[in-house]
Amino acid sequence: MTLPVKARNPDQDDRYDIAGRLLSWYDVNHRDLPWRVPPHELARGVQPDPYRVWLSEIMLQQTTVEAVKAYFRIFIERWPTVEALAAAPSDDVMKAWAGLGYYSRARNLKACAQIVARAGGQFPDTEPELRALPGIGPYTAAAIAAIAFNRPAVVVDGNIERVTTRLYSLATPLPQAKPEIREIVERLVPGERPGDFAQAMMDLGATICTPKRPRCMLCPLREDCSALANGDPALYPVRKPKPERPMRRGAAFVAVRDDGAILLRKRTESGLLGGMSEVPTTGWTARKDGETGTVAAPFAADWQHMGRISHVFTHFGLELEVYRAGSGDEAPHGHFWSAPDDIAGEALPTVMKKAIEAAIPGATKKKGVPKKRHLHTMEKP
DNA sequence: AAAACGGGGTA
DNA sequence: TACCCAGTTTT
Repeated sequence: MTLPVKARNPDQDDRYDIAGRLLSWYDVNHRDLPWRVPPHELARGVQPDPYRVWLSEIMLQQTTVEAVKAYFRIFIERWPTVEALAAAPSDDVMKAWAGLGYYSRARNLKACAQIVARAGGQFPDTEPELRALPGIGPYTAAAIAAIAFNRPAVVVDGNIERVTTRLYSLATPLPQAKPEIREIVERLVPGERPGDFAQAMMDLGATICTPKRPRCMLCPLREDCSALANGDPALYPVRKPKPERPMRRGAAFVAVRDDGAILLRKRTESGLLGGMSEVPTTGWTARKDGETGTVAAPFAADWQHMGRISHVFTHFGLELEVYRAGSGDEAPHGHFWSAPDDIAGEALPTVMKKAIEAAIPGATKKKGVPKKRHLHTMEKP
C-alpha cells in the first residue's frame, strides 16, 4: 500500500490528540498533592520549588503516594530548604526516614543536599547534571527536569509503563520492554506543559489505569487504547515471573533497664537497613523453625520468650523469635540505652519496632502530650 | 544482566 | 493473600 505524499504523521497526531486529551482531563481531575503546583497555579505564574520536587521524587521511589504524604510534610516543616537539610545531622535524617524503607535513599538524600547546598543551593535543571547527583537515576532526573523546570523530558515510571503498554498493546515483557516504552513516550511528550503531561500520565495510572480493574469507562484515552479495543487492558504490562521468597529465621533480644530504657545498637552504614538502629539479634540464617534459642544472646540473662514476629523484605521473609530480659546499666561495646521517651524517635526500621512491640507492647508508640481534661475552664494565654 | 534494597496500599 | 508502587545502586 502506498502512502499519500501528505501522509498523516501518526507521531504528530498522537502527540496532539493524546497529550491534549490527557492534559484537559488533568486540568479537572488532577490529584491534590502536598508537593504539587496544580495547573491553575502554574497558569498564574507560580513556580515549582525544585527542592520540594526533588524531595518528593526521592520519597516516591518504589513508595506509594499515601505512604509519602506524612513524611513529606514532616521533612518540609523541619527542613524547609536544601540548605537546612544539608546542615542536618545524618542521624536526624535517618530517624525522620524510619519506616519509609530503602534507607540508602536517606543517606543519598543528605549527601545530595550537601552537594547542592555547597554549589549554591540551586538544583541543576538538566537531566545529565541531575543524574550525576546521588540517589537520582534516570527516572528521577527526568521527573525533576519535567516537573520542576518544565523540560520535555521522557519520564517513565511504573504508572507510565502500565498506561503505555495498554495504549499500544505492548506484549514485550518488562523490563525488556523499557526501550520500546521510552520511544513511545518520547513521541507523546507535548511541547507545551511537558511537566503537567508527566504528572497527568502518572495520575491517570494511579487513579484510572490501575493495575487491577482499570476504570476504562472514565478514561480520557479510552478511544486511543489498543488494549481496550482488542482485549483486556488488565493483561498489561506483561512481566517476567518473580522468584519466590526464601525464609530466614533468627532471634531478637530486647534488654530492658529498670527505668524502661531499651538496649540498641547501630547497623553498619551499607547493606540491609544500613545505618539504622536495631535491638541485638542473632544472624538471620536459613535455619529451621524452632532451632533458634538464647545461646546467641548478647549477654547472659533470664531471657523470656515473648513470641515470634514475621516480616517481609523484597527478597526474603524473616521470622524472629523475640526474647526479653531485665538488665543492669552496663551497655556492651557498640550498644546504647534508649530511654522510653526516645524509643519512638529512634532510627528503628519497622521490623525492629515489631520486635520491640512483641516484647514491650506500646514501647515504640509516640507518647502523646496528655490531653487536658478540664477544657471547660478557659486558660489565659 | 541480575540481585540487593523496605514497607505499605489495594483488590 | 498477591501484587506492585513517581527506582537506584551494586555486583
